[in-house]
Amino acid sequence: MIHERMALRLAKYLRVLRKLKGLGFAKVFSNNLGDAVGATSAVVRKDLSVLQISGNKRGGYTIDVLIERLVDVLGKRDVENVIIVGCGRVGSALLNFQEFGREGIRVIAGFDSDENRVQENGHVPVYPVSRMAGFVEEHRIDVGILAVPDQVATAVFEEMIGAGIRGVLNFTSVELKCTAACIDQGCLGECVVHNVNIGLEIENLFYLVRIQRESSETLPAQKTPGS
Amino acid sequence: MIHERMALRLAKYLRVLRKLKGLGFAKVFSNNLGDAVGATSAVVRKDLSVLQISGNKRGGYTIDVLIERLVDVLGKRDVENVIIVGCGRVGSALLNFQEFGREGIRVIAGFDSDENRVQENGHVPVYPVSRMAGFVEEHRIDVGILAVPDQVATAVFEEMIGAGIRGVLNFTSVELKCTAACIDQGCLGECVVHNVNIGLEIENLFYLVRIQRESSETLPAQKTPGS
DNA sequence: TAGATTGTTAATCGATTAACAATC
DNA sequence: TAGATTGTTAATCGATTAACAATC
Repeated sequence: MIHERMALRLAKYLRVLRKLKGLGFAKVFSNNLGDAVGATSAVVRKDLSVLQISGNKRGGYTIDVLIERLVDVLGKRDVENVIIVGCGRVGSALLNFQEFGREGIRVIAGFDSDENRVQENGHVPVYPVSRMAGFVEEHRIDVGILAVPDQVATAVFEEMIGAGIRGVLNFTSVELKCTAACIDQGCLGECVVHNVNIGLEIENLFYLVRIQRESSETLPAQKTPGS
Repeated sequence: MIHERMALRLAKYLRVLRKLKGLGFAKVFSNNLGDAVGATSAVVRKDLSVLQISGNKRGGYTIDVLIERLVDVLGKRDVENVIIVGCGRVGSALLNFQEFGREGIRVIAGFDSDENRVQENGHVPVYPVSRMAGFVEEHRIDVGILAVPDQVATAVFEEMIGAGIRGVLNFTSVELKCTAACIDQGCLGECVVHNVNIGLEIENLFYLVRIQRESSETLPAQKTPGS
């Protein structure tokens, strides 16, 4: 019923709605909400109708009602704990990522195999990676960020899944999936991996800019007459 | 003909193929390539046939042929220059991002409004943001990374577009698009913005893990009989 | 030959868009 | 009332998947 792209939009709606509420607004139109998240008003209305939220034909939607329902549907907790595995440049930047706090995400620990990076008394403690599995089990961590070198990505990933993590944000450029090793350890393939690959995004932007340039050279200066 | 998701896959193929070549391989099957990028073999063959690359019915595809054609199709340069606008935590982490170098991406400058962050003699120089437009024009920069605070995101974005940038990797949580201000400055709406929102990705992972947990509780322990 | 792999076409699936009726 | 907005259905669009013929 709720597919993945839709779930992403719902999370965006929730963020915007909380801001609007903070500014004192009480009502919102599908129009506004769409603009704020980069969707059309039709998509917004469709999404909301799937959630069985209805608005007023003239007055739009009540922000409080939307927020309440979205929190419920998304199962949003007040605080969501994550760990970071691999505290090199990328990992340690994320350790101190301000935005997380604002969105209710708390990094409760980092892990690294290099003892020079271990720092158990920091604002966010960094432990030896050998203690990761125990920590995950003890604190029942569901989601982790993987930011280790590519060479060890698969091994560390399997360790995370083995310890009970079921959602991984993957900053390596290795394609991860639940293998036999994971399944042996009790994960029946039901884990989620999302990839963040900034280099790839940049390459893709160069490509898209290039083809856009080329196509606008071919059919030049199209202006709608009369607008 | 080449849609966006496909273009992303093509860039992934290229990366994998270069690695394989580096390891001494000469041939590859659609099967292998698919595994390495998280796609099915059918998708790989479809993609390659769109590019009019053909393989041998039994022996797979020739890596050199694939690389050459992909470099051509993607218009991949040896070095692609980008700038980073906003050198706070996120921006400065990216200033030193190792992976960029490996993929032929070079950060040639950073810009910031805080003079404490300006550092014109660094490994990668950081200039006052007031010099950004001139720099972009002079060096004909096509792609930039936007990592400023949300409050100024739209204004800085418009400045980037005005200066001639046509592809933006957006690390703010503001929805950016070419507005009248951009179009006035010569961009006919033909700019590309990609968003990277790590907080949103994490939230989404929590949601996906939760619904997967719930659904596996409802229909318990499904094992294919006989496997 | 038998087996494996490519390559293409048609079928399916899923999401967005368009259109418009309902109604505040 | 007129105008604006919601809400739903059908049409469209686009990508993936399935199936299978071709052939090395």
